[in-house]
Amino acid sequence: MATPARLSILDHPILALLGKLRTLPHVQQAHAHLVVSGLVRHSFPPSKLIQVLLSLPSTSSLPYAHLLLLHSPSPNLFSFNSLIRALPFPSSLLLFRGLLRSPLLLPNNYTLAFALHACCFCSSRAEGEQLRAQSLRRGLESSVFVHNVVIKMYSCLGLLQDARKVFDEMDERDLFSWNSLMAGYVGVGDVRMAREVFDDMPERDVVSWSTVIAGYVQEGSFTEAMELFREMQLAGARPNEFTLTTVLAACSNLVALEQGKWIHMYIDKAKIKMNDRLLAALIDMYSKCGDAESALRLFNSADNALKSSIRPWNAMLSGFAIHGLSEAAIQHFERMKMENIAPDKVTFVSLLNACSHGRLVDKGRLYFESMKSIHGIDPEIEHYGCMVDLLGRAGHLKEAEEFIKSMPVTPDTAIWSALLAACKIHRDTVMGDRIGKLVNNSEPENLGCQVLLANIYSSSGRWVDAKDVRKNMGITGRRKTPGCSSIELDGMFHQFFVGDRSHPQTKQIYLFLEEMYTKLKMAGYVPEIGEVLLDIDGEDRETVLSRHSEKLAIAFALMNTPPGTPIRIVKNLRVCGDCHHATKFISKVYERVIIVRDRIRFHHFEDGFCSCKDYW
DNA sequence: CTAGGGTTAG
Repeated sequence: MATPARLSILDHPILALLGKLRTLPHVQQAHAHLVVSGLVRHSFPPSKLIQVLLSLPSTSSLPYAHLLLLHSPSPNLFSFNSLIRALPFPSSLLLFRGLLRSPLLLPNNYTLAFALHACCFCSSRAEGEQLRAQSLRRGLESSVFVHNVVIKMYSCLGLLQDARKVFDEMDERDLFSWNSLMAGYVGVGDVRMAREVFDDMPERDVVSWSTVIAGYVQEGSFTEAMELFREMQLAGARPNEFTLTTVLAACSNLVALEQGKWIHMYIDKAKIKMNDRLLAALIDMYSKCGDAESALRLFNSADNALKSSIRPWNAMLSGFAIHGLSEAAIQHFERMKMENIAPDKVTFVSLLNACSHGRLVDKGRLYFESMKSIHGIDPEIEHYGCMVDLLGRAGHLKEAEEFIKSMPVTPDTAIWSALLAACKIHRDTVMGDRIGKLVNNSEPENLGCQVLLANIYSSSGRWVDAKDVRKNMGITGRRKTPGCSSIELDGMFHQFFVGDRSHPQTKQIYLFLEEMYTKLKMAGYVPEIGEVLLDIDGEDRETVLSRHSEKLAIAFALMNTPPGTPIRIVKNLRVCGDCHHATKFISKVYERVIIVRDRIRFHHFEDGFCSCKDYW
């Protein structure tokens, strides 16, 4: 059959339309036309269709494009390259091998770069090595571009020495080379090396700064992250939405509300492009800095387009959960479903946490069941952990233990800690004893559980047993994380450890504490000395309690802020029973709102009451 | 008509 318009194929009226197609059904119609008209046998029309398909958001357009390529009688290199780039591993590499077998097409440097990039997802280096050899043979590796992909490939495989070697041997490096190497070090958790590379760079762009800042955040060095962000501004580099998302995460962790607010203002003022991650980071920052109202205001006023992403929803849900606003969390979740946002596993962690903090045992059970049956999400260990916490904390200790036995996954530290914590709350020393010993035998290095066990013993007066556990802990040679509370005052952070005497105002703080205790006792406060682990006299135990980091921080705040100012404290551990009890009295006696963020959630103390209703 | 680096909720 003769092709009627062989010479004027590019003038065919249908070709002008191909580039304008915007939906999958339209592409399918056009495809049918190409088949009927015979145009599908040429290389350009299917190539154009593939290009259009790859730009469509629909998830089925990628497999469709793949099939179109495989069925094209004369596909071009451009189509191969685009698809090798777009397909997931290992389809990408299979397509690349298919291309190598084709006698008509020779791979170019694009092809090799995309194929090398696919090797990031290989479990072994063999595939990548082979491709490198190939690119050398074809004389393609001389390009900086291909070298940079090789650096990334080695980094993805965790082979930083190899990545470094390629970098060192390059005779020409650009910003991408430096940034890829730094990202490689960050990826394997070696932020120190990343920083060294950063310091050696001849020039830096926003990605260079963001990469190291993100590295600090990932390893939990939030202060270093903030410091580098400050240096970035001094250097005159303009942060973008990536940078700010990361810096906001640092603010959240440091409870740096003032700096977080500054970033929010900066985003508006500098017209930083808002996206779902940045919005979620802002919501998270306000929540984690104790300002749940601002978080909600921001979420409610956010653009609907941004709320088609699950991130802002999850950030808000987690905010409700950590603030103990269980009913609001559940309403939020129901609203989410109404808006057709499909919940994911993160959603359920927050939702179950919210149920746990609100003692909503039945609701929690139902939601847990619905994960698999309605939403098709397999519960993971975190979700099982939430359930153990929910059941145990509400006093269903037996059920919690049975639940652990029936789990399809091996219980981890978090699960045992949740059960032990429940034993402590409900004073079940028999179960606590049994579980504690069980964990002790299988994981002797698990200090968290041993602390809990010692706590269980001492709160029931079994001093000898408590002492034994502590002695064993000493043998393992590691120390428990000390309690630490911090507070932001005029943009400066003040840290307090238990019995800390390092603060410049120590003398005044301790004097203030004595006076505070007198006032609290007059208002009816009785210390909960069962919280003290040590076998010492009652009066001394009271002294130990009075020097808990949280009380030092509150005393410092009361001394240094005007009456009526809310006090925001962040603790690295759970708040202890006595501190909780005392803080309620402090909020009443000193007429202050005190917001304490502990390791798990917030406590809002006001007028003698706490938002957790003494259930935490 | 295609390139390579950085964001990630509990």
